[in-house]
Amino acid sequence: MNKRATIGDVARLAGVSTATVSRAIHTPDVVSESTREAVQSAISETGFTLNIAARTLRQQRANAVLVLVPDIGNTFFSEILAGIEKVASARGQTILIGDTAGDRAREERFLSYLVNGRADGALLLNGHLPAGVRGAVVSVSEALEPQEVPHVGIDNAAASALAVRHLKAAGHRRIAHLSGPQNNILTRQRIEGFLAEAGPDAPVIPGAFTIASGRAAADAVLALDPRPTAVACANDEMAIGLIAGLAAQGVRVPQDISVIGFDDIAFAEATIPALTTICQPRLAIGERAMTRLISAIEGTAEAGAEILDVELVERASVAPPA
Amino acid sequence: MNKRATIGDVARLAGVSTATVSRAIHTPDVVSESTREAVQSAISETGFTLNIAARTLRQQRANAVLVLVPDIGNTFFSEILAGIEKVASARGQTILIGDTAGDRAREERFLSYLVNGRADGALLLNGHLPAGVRGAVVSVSEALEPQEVPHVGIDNAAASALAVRHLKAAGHRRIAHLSGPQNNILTRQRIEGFLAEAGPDAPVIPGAFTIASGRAAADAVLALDPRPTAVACANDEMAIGLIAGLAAQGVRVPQDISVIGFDDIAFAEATIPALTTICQPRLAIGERAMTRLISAIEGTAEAGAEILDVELVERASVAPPA
DNA sequence: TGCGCTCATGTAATCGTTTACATAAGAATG
DNA sequence: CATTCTTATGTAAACGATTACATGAGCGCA
Repeated sequence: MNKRATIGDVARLAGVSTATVSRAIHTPDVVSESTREAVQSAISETGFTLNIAARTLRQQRANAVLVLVPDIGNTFFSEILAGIEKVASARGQTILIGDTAGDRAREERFLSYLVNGRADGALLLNGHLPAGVRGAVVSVSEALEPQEVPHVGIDNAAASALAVRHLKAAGHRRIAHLSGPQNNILTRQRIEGFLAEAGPDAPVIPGAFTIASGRAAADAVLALDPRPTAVACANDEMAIGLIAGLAAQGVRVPQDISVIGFDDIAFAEATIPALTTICQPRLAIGERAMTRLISAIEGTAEAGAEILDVELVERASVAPPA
Repeated sequence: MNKRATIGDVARLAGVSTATVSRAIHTPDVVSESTREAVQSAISETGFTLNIAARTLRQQRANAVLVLVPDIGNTFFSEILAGIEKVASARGQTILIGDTAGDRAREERFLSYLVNGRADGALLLNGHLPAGVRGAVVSVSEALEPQEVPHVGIDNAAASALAVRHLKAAGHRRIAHLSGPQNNILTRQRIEGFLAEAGPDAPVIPGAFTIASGRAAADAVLALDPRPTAVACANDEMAIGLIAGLAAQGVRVPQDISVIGFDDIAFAEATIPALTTICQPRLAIGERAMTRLISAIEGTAEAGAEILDVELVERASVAPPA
């Protein structure tokens, strides 16, 4: 197994210098047609591929970005990732996915990519930015609280209020909110939007964005007095868990209680009943975020938040109250 | 914003050579205690971090591996990934996740990491290896067909047969199989195991491993004559889709038809009814796969397949026939 | 004392690119 | 014909680490 071909091998075969080979590859228009062809055939003959480490070292630029997600198995994030990848590959960027799994140590480990030169910038979907991170950064979906960092996402409060308005339009008056984990910015924003539309005294049940927490919340919902006729959940996983939990107690959705979700994950249309929910433009969010990150890396960044529109998708989990 | 500190800056500050700094970092026991401390404090004073590109270039080793998955949003893969990451971080390896999304061009693009030096080896979860891939490779979950490549996974035929045996034990005699996409090795192996246990003439309905294909298969199931009393699905997504599709036609699971899944994804316990299914040891699969890949990279590989045990998890989607 | 050994450290080559600068050959201009 | 301007290419210095080899100090032993 002979070693990998280097740019020097190509140069020798084509009878030119390594500089010319490099130019033939990256700026083909500055070399003459004949040498360009000679280099091309030498490349294919040797099977040459650029050594990325060497390029990165020389250019002081990795052409790679870190994408930090809290849970990669969550389809919500993977669809944003698809948008990110789309523009990344179009712009010659590699993406390095880091799944923090809610672990600060892992988060730090991935963020070290920024300083050790593995990545030129980072897309943060985890709602958290440790102090002292230098370099190009864009927060996605979950805004960073104190920091002034470019952001791409939706208006969570407005979307949450939209869900409540939908329930009110169906005739509901006693509406509860199943919220996310405390200290999470999405949780706070969605609670805020809920209370604004449902009234400041409407009940808020704590959850954790998980199926299990939704299931567990069934008891809390049924214990409410007066019992709500509808529940607006801060994400779909909890809505699905809640429906299962209610069913286990013989409470039917939507006949006895209506449920609305948030996010429109893939399973939302496959549950029984199919879940009415708020759909975020995930692909577009990913695309815009990556586009802005590249600008930030190239120093042409515009600061500020970019807010995209959501859509309410009606399925079968909401009905008029009994 | 001053530039990043290099090993030379550290050396100057500590009053030693760059070689000594490198040794103090990687082989601390060969430098004297005093210089080790001097280097340490110089490192923290300068905030020095190793430039990965430089190390990779010099060592001709990236200390990174590519993980090729067909769909990263599928929790089945993300849990295997967790196992992979666990041993990767313990062994100082970085993992680069590539989501092929079933696209051969993307697959090629990611596999080029092996030749351009970005990765030292690859874990293939996508069941496909283009010709001419050189280097350390381990196939995971989906065995590669013609190639002789180290493999870690389960015995799909045996697991499929296990599902059928469970249905038979519940009293079912007319059992159908909802299979995956054609030309997929998992599909073939699971069909094989199904037929071995259900009989060579038992009906096999084509699917595509997606929720939508499961839902669509409801018609085909109900059109079967005689109508089956149970359906063994080749994965959970299709099982969940099928249950939804049957419900839409007023057919109840498990009262009218029993359904069993395969994989035990997170949503399997949250569906109504909760899904009885086959659970693969995903974490262990990921751990073993990464361990073997590191061996392969270091040249101490043992070839051959490594088969782990599955477990049947009983929930509520299987009942005796009416 | 002189020899050889160990231990800690330094010197400098090396990995494979990119790119500033130099150069040489024509072409265009006066 | 001398001069300047293009155009295509070559030369060689980076980039920041690792590591084979050299060196020199200190020690033990005959």
